[in-house]
Amino acid sequence: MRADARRNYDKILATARIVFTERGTDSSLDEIAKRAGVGPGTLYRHFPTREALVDALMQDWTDRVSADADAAIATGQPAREMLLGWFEHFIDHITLHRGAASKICAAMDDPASPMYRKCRVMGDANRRVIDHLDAEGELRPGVDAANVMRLVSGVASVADTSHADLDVRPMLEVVVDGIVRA
Amino acid sequence: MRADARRNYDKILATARIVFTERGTDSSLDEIAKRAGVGPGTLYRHFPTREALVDALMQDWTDRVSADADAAIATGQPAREMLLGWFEHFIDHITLHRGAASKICAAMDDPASPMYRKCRVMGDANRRVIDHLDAEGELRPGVDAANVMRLVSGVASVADTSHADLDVRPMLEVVVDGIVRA
DNA sequence: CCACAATATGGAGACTGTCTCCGTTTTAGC
DNA sequence: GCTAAAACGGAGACAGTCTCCATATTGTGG
Repeated sequence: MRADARRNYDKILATARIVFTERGTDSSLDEIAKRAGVGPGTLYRHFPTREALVDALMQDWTDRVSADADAAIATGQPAREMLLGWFEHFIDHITLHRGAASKICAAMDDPASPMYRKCRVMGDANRRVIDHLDAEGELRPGVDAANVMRLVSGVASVADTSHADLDVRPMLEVVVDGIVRA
Repeated sequence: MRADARRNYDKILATARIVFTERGTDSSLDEIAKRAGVGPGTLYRHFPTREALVDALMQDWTDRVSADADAAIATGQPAREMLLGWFEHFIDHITLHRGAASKICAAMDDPASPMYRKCRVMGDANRRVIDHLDAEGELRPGVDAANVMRLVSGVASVADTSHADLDVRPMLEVVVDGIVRA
């Protein structure tokens, strides 16, 4: 990659991070280009779709999400607390940019999406937590990590969409009660 | 309301019902106007926002959803089956038009939304089911009907957004396990 | 039954956002 | 430095939202 290309790529990404945080992932891409000081053509060459841009920003959090999963396991807390903590961290990360949660929900089961791979990384992180607890015999039989992931992403999406800023805790408690051994 | 106004109002609504079913609630409003044989101005006078149009179509299902809730209670099934059946019906209704589920999630906690009142009607229907089971002592203490509603709408939203057409049953089973008495 | 005030219409067009094309500029290797 | 390859940027085509207002339709009181 040529030096000027790399420079612009980075500028666009840095600007997108700011704008997406301020105004959510549906902000105008032309405006991001303008604020980054590049032409729209340049933005679209580097990131052919809005999803590709969101995806590039996701790298940050997939790392953090992965780390959080392992940290949760390492605490050795009881199943309920461990899950609640993990789910809350997960939701905090994916709702960082307004509108991102529902994009993740959509990408999760769509291998054609550029975000699919990152979703898998997060899915794997979640699977580690679930498998760990399952191995300890803490979960109901038949709990499926992928479905848990969908369910929690759904909660994230509701919280993100909701105008009132919602406390996700009570919803997560229901989910946790639904998966830990009775 | 003048006769010609009523005529156009009805034509727009009928067309919107078709187009929203075919292509989801994000279809072009100008195209709905064109297919209804009216000018865009006429559409926007009757329905100032897309939400207002979705809202007008919702009347159909709030009625059906309400009826379904009472039907579920009347079956006298055990708590788990009753809830699963009710939740599935509810999701079937609100995912009839692609994109509607997430609009409902957004409107549910936003009294300023034109759809808010209809959301309340559906919320009340859900509350009747939950309260009924709670009175029978079938539920965990502290289950909140509003949160159940949000959770199930979240599942609907995930199913609606998902490219793969997802089986909601396993997710609903987790939710049900989370709210019925252990 | 008809005139006319009130009401409703529709489509031109302003505006915003997406995305592409291509003449011009920048870079890197020789 | 020269040059081919790579990258740039912005004009503009296109699509969707929404408004304004000259024109047309309605229904009512005389």
